[in-house]
Amino acid sequence: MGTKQTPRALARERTTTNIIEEGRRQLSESGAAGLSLRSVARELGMVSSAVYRYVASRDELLTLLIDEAYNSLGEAVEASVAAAADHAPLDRWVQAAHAIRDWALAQPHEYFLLYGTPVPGYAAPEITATSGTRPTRALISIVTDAKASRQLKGKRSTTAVSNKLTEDLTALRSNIDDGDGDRLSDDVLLATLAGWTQLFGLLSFELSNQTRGVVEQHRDLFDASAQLMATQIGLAGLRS
Amino acid sequence: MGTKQTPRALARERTTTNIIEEGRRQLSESGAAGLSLRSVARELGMVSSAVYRYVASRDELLTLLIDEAYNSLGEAVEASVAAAADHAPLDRWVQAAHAIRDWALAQPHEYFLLYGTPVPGYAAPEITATSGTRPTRALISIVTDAKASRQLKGKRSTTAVSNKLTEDLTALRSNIDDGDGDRLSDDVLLATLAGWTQLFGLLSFELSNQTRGVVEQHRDLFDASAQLMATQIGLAGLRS
DNA sequence: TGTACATCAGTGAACGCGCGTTCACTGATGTAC
DNA sequence: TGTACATCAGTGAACGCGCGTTCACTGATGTAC
Repeated sequence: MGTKQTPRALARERTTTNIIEEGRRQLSESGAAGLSLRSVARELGMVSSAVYRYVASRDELLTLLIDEAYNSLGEAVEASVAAAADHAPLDRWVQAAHAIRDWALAQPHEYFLLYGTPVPGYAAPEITATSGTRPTRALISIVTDAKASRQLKGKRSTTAVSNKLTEDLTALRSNIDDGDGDRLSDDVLLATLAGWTQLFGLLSFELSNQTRGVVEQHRDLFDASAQLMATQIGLAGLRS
Repeated sequence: MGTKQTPRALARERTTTNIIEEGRRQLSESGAAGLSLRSVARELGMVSSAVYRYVASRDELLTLLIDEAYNSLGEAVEASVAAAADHAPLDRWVQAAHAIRDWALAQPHEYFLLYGTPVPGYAAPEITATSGTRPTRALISIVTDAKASRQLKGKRSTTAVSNKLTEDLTALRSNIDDGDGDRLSDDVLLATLAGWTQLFGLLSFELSNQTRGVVEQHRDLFDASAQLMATQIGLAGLRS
């Protein structure tokens, strides 16, 4: 594709892009609730029914935007992880955390579209299952990389893991592309999950102003808690 | 109030209660987006304009519901903390975490009203500032209690805390009612904040199905990560 | 290169829906003398 | 205890808004011979 595009096909591609762009613009401004096909059409100077030549329904547009947002965040995290490839694992984790935070601060509505209240009556289709795991996979790769390069400190187990949970962790482990087959222990996996959820938990609090009156220096707090969680995982770092 | 209530005043109280109850019912069913004064009126068999005798606007009703939800959750956590008063601090923490989770599972829409995507165009007024901190204060009291009863293990500091963040932590410390004036260290405060945000982060993921395909045993994972975070804070426990 | 037909983008009107909020009103309840 | 006036709950109609989606249509672009 690209060379023998007929004018009509070209126009179609352009319009489709415009619709998605405008949708993203409205999303950034007023959130998922404020997104409507009618207003997208209005802004593009076309009549509302015309949009239906490009998009089957409002939900489909939402799906496209969700997918795009996941990929955008995923790319940002992957880029951070790659750029810090020669840093200590702990630093890579902290930097990746900041990449996520920076992305979220730049487009809070997109963040909440992905990690906030589920949109009522909307069930994310399977398409988003792939892009949806990108940010998380990038985070986890830091841990597997650390393990592979022997920069993952062993931790004495402090928490009791139930049998059933062990099964979950085993399944999770087999989902992780861990290169050498040098697999992560239950403890490390658990700490990684905790670090992952802590990161998004704090970020959601910051963005929804839950920490109002409690914390002013969100960046510093974010940094410190990312370090804490990375240490808990066992990631080696120059800082510690 | 109570004894010489005139019939009219009584009726007014009843109707006000009904409106709030019906609002809560609709909230539980379809979320904040699905809450409308018109449908509340409809369900109560009155005309839509009549509701305005009791509630100034949709936003005011929302505020009432938010306040009620915070108090409901706050009471649940306080009750759990009180009921486990003679348990080890670590167990108290884990139980409080489960109290929060149980509450959230029972009324996910209320949970998201409090901790999900901010309602567009709605700014929570100051009233909710008090009730809004109840759940968190209850959690923190576990840590201060542990400190007071010398069941808080000292931890060697592993994370660098910036000067500015130290100021925040100092301010936070002075907001905490710590009985004996036996104050928490920066490290403990930081770990507590991490534990707090981890808890809500994981819970949000579970409720919005972000962990679909990754985890099945949410209760067990929640339990294990609460233990992990409690240990990180330094809470003593029989389990560890 | 030219014509005949098929495809497709975009139009404009309409359906049916629900919302928040205001306003002049009726009729019942409460209060002061 | 009884009457006169004030308060207040609830009515019904209306304003003005925006939404998703469908449908018969026009006119331009593309394709096959």
